[in-house]
Amino acid sequence: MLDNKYNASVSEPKWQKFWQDNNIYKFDKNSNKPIYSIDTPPPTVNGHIHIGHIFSYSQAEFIARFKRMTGYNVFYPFGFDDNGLPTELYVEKKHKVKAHEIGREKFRQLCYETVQSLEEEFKNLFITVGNSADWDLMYHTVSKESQRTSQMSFIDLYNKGKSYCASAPALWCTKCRTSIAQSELESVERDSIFNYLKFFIEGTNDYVEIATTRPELLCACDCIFINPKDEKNKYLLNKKIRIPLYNFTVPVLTDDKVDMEKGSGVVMCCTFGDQTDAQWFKKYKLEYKKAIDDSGKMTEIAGKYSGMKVREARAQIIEDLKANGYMIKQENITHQVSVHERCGTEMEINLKRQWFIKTLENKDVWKKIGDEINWYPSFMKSRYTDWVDNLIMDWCISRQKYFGVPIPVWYCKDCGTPIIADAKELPVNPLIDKPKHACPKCGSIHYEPEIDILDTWATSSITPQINCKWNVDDKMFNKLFPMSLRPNAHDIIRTWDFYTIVKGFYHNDSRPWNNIMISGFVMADKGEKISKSKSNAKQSTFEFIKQYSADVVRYWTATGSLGRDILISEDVLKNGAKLVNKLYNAGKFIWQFLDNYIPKKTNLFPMDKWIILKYNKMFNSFKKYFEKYEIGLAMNELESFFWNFCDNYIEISKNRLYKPEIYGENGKLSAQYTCYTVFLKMLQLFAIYLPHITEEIYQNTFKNTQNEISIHKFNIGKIDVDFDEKIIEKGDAVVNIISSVRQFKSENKLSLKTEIKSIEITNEDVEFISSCIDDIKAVTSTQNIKLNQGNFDIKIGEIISDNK
RNA sequence: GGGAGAUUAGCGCAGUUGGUAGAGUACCUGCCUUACAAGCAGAGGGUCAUAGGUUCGAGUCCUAUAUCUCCCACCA
Repeated sequence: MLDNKYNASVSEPKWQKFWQDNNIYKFDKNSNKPIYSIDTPPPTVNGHIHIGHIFSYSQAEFIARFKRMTGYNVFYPFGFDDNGLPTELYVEKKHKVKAHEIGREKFRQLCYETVQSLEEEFKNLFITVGNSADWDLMYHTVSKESQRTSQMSFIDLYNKGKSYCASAPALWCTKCRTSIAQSELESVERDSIFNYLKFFIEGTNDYVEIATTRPELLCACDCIFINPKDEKNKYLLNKKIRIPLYNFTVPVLTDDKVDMEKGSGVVMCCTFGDQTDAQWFKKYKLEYKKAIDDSGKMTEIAGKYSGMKVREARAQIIEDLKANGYMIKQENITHQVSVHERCGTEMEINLKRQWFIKTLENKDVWKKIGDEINWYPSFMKSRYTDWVDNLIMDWCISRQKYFGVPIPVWYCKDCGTPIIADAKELPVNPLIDKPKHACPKCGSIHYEPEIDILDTWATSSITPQINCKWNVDDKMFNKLFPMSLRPNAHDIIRTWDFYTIVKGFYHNDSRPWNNIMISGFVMADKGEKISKSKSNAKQSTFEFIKQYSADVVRYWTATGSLGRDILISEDVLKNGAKLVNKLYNAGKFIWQFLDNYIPKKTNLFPMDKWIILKYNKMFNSFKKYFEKYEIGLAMNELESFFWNFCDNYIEISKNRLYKPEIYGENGKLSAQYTCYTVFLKMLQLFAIYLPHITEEIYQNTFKNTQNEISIHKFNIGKIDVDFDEKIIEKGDAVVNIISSVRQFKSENKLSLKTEIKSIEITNEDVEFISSCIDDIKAVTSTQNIKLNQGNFDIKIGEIISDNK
């Protein structure tokens, strides 16, 4: 029996422990069932889990439960992305230290410790919301195993010629002091000044006007570009241009990329002002003039500005340009600039030895694989293809940081050739370990270690390989790869999804997953994304759970449409609370009549057949929506069925349950069978969304007459029937009659239990109405019903009693 | 500038292949009905953003336009 009141704060932890203790969600290695595998996003360990995570993760979690309950052996690992820059930045902030100041080893140790306590907190929170991951399959991107696989990936790419080491222009963050990848950039609008400067033509008093927002880079100017079709400025070719204030001269070159309409149609090329400069640098093999050092200060070539920060130098040089008559005019503009997404620092370009993975040369392949994968919702695919189309740089994977997977490489001291670690000795730390062989090129045994580490995405992009045991357990790998589902929010399509596709192709010549499911964001308010930096999450997830229970929070996460952003809504949370309450009450009610009931088939009354068929119909659309990953729409179907079950079916059948002496023992048996069967089936569907309340009900009621240890062990499905679907329509007509009587009573301000002496019903199907005439009489409190054949009409007669 | 999504009741949303606009919530009116007042019944409320087009028929398909959101590019 069920207690009078449901107490979520007691029940939820109880069942969470029960599921753990009984391995309810465990992946079965030896099962013959089809496998459904989920490539769970490892949350970045750089702060606290907020409601946005819970939203996104729940969406995938519903799929895991649905698949588990439709006969799949679900492989659902959980992991943490605990290496790399985001974690370093978090640790620096939390402990108020700077990595380069306290030293590599001390800092790494601090990172390890910080990450461990945070992960414990993360894990507990996910357990608290009833996440059904198999916690035995836990992974960490900084673990020995992950490091090994990540370094193996690096070596495999090197051996296949898909990665290279080069001194090539790479994006550089002067605050984080590391290279970054194109995907780590973000555009923000910044105010700036367009400076129109005089560049004198050597040997004349004539000048050409060139506009720039970055006058501090004059010292790094290599040349001037004009468009080859530019008739107006053609005269500049073969002339030398003198650089203002610096007095050196540069040549004039032509390139198609120059926009004749922009500014004066003449551009200066510096190393490096922007990505176009970097492209020209490579294309025309220009000289590298390093004007900005790694920490964002001007170098000695800047002359008097040397040692100044970029912005400081810019302000100063503008003054000097004005004072020396070079400034023609200035324009205030706002423009989009690329900044590092982690810290907001304006991106620079730097030339250093870096490792790259080739992404530009296979754009067609990336798109083809994108086409092979089912995208849910489908429109999110364009985010991916747009990104691939717009790629302009290979993926730079080396980072000048500390806490992460070391690049398994040494360099020959004599000839500079990379000495790659052997696959057998992984994981290695080149700072500690020694190479097992001499330089492959010159045979020298003198080496120096690589001190850089790998981009965190270089490791998280192989979560399928890590989890499926690539090069560890071939049998397992072949069973699990490609994985069934990649779920993530839309912000990491260009990073995590794209890079995983790249790795899957290079390593395994395959797409990494068959389906991808993209969730939206939780907005604090319309148009405002929840973020840690703004700390605009109105309440923490923990507080929501405390106030409403985990089931209710889960309910809210299920109300969103796939791929669409959602607002935190107290209204929706309240709805969820009502639903949980109603479920419990409905369970309590029907179990008054099922206590000693042993389920057995019986001759069913017409309206009992009706609700069973309604259930089956609902189940069809429920399943259809789930197969399209539309969990919210599936829940709508279920929820409205449930309210209909309570408000109409229970009302119709309750008299038979209460009074078998009047309505017959068969009427009671039929209602018992129907309540038992439909409620149990419905409970199983609700278990996907509301795992705790459904378990609570199941354990205290159905468990005695069912074999499964938990509600979550059932296979969901339809109810077997041998009767005609037309009963749905006929039963709906009966509900319609009941509604008419309710309407009459409501309009006349009567209580619903007001007795009516007689009703005259005209209906096309007299036979069906007549077969459930007792139910209609009981639910409408009517003594006599007269039936006529014809178009629907209802006449309500004299009222017998009014309770007022 | 390129691309994607959205626009339906006061609000947040659903509307499958074109066939008379839907539930929830809020508001209003009632009802303590042998589960549930966190409940039940009922009522009102919408030129489906705008303008064209296709069609016997358009919320749905096509073409523009407007507004909002997001992604990407634009630093000369």
